[in-house]
Amino acid sequence: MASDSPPPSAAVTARTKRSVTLADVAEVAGVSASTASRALNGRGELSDATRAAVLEAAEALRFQPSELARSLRTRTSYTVGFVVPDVASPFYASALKGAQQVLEQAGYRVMLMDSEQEVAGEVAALGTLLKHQVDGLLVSTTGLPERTFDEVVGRSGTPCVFFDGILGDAGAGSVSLENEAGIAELVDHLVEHGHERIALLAGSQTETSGVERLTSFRATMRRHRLRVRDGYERPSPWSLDSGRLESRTLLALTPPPTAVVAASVELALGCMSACRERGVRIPDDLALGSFDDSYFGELLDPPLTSIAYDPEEVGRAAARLLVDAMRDAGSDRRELLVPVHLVRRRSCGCAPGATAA
Amino acid sequence: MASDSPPPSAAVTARTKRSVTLADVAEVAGVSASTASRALNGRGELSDATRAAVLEAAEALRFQPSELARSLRTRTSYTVGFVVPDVASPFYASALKGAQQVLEQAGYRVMLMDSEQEVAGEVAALGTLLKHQVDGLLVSTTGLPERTFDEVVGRSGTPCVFFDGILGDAGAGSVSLENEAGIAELVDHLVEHGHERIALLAGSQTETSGVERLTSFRATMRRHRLRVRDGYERPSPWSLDSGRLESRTLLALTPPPTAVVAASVELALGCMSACRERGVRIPDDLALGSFDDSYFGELLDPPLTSIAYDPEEVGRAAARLLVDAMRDAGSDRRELLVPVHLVRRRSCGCAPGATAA
DNA sequence: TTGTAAGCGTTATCAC
DNA sequence: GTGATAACGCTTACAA
Repeated sequence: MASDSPPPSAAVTARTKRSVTLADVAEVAGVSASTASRALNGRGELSDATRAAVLEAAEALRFQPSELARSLRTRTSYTVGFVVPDVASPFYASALKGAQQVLEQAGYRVMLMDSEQEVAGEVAALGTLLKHQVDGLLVSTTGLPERTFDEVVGRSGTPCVFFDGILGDAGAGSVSLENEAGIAELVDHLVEHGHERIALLAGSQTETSGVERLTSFRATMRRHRLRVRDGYERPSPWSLDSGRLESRTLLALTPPPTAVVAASVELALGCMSACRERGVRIPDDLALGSFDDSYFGELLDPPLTSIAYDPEEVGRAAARLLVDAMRDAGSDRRELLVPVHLVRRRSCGCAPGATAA
Repeated sequence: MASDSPPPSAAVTARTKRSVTLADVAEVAGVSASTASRALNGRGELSDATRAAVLEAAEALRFQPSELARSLRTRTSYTVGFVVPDVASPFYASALKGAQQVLEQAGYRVMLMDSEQEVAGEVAALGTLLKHQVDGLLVSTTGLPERTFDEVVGRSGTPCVFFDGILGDAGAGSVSLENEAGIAELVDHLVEHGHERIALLAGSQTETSGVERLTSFRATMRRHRLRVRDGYERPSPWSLDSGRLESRTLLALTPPPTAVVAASVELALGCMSACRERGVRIPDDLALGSFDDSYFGELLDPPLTSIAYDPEEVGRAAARLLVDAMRDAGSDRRELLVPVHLVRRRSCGCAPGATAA
């Protein structure tokens, strides 16, 4: 046998499965449970002596208060639920990180649920979260009907902040990207390059972000007095595969577009892939601009012109709104917009190195 | 003034949104709380009549049992803690998704913590999770010392499965990628292309994945009777920026390497970026191969040869191990390896279209 | 300043 | 079969 195995801890002898409770601390400190509680939480007035005794006992026993019991008693779990269509997607993962940061700081824990892009999944997720008595909800919805939302979480009174996938004016607030502005910038820029036959890979129309981007596309084209030709608007899921599929269709149109705006980076990559298959050169044969910038945008072939923003800020902003709402139920509803900006690279037709306006 | 303005929240609104409790259900059904509990949980024998009555009452009242109370009483929270260095990283986000899937299926919820790549963060996260009485832990560590781990979670007896960032033989099991095999394949392939001066962007050496990749690099070079020149091994953080930095150094060496193996895709992108700055052509002047495949690997300039695998499977496998451990504390420790394979593209020097062995 | 007692909403162990 | 009753571990009036 190992000669120097760790000494069977003399202090904590019994490998007590049962964790040490407040009562244990109280007993060791020679006070009542309530006093111990007060000492630990800094509530009420106690003599310095007893406070010290309790703290010492707690330390010695390595006391960890049960958040479960505490939550049950105080009716606050310091936990918030986070619901997204797909955690593995870079955007949601980043938003999650941002949210988690500010929530952590504010003393909240996050319980995560993935709706798998289905309304049923969302409903289930919200139900579960509510049963766990979360103090608040951060959700990006994939087309949850408003009355369903009201039915499921509305009556619970749990504050809910939406982000990216918004639900009308429901909940305690919302955070979106500047979808309109972003698409407008993209279209404007392609028009500057002289394009008139511009198409849109529109993304999912069950999500507000997709809807807003499509709407803005139409409005901006109209503003330029450009007509959107038949089949030039391609709604689809947000995936690279759909982007490729829709782009093939676009390229087969007569006349084909001379420029494409992709409502997301996945869609843009799909378009690039389709062009490669068909031998269509970007930007010479087809100009391309995309919503969502990525850290590899510069290294693509060609480098991708896109709308950049800070995805973590979306999560942070939403979390801040939620924390406010949880602390003060009366705080009024706020709608925030996270700013975006155009990053010019080669795919739109800009010359290499052209990054200034 | 608005006639139905929200009631002025008196500091903390007293109008308790008290949810319906088991007692309420019992009362409506005309039975005792214990009977109601049994009916709802399908435990014990009851008459069909009462069971129906309880179910109906619960339905009518839209009763949602408090998981908090249930957990407190049963000493099981059906919650597992998930700790990673960086949720926003594609790999961890995917692993999270995979884990979440199987945990959800098994009836568990996941509470998420981001250690921000710091040991202190990890310790804090584990502590918090334990206070919340999680039933299990899924963690990817950034160099947590084993004795710290034992101190923090060891004595709690909470089962813990490590993945990607492993901790010796601690915990109830572990899941890693085939790091050795992956790097070996990469080196073998570059050697096939005739390279001898091969360098490694080694990644972080505080994580087991980084360490294993470096070790395998050395072993494989030795197997080929190739020597690793001074300065050809570049440990660094896992970021694109570090990749660029280290690659600049590599390119400035005399003689410079003719091929680079990157231990992660971020590192590879950094290398591509550095090459672009310097006018070094890939693969003509420098061949490049990378651990981690990405969905955009094909669209890079040039397309990136890399080691592919299913990141979600890492999470799924780890979750399965954990579920087993939570159900059966006696189950013995298992170490799993998730398979990887080489995807040949242009960056290593393979001809366009060459994907077969 | 400190202790007693009453819960928070469940489930488990008894009796009946 | 079903119902009291006692926990689970904590907080908080209310007493003392």
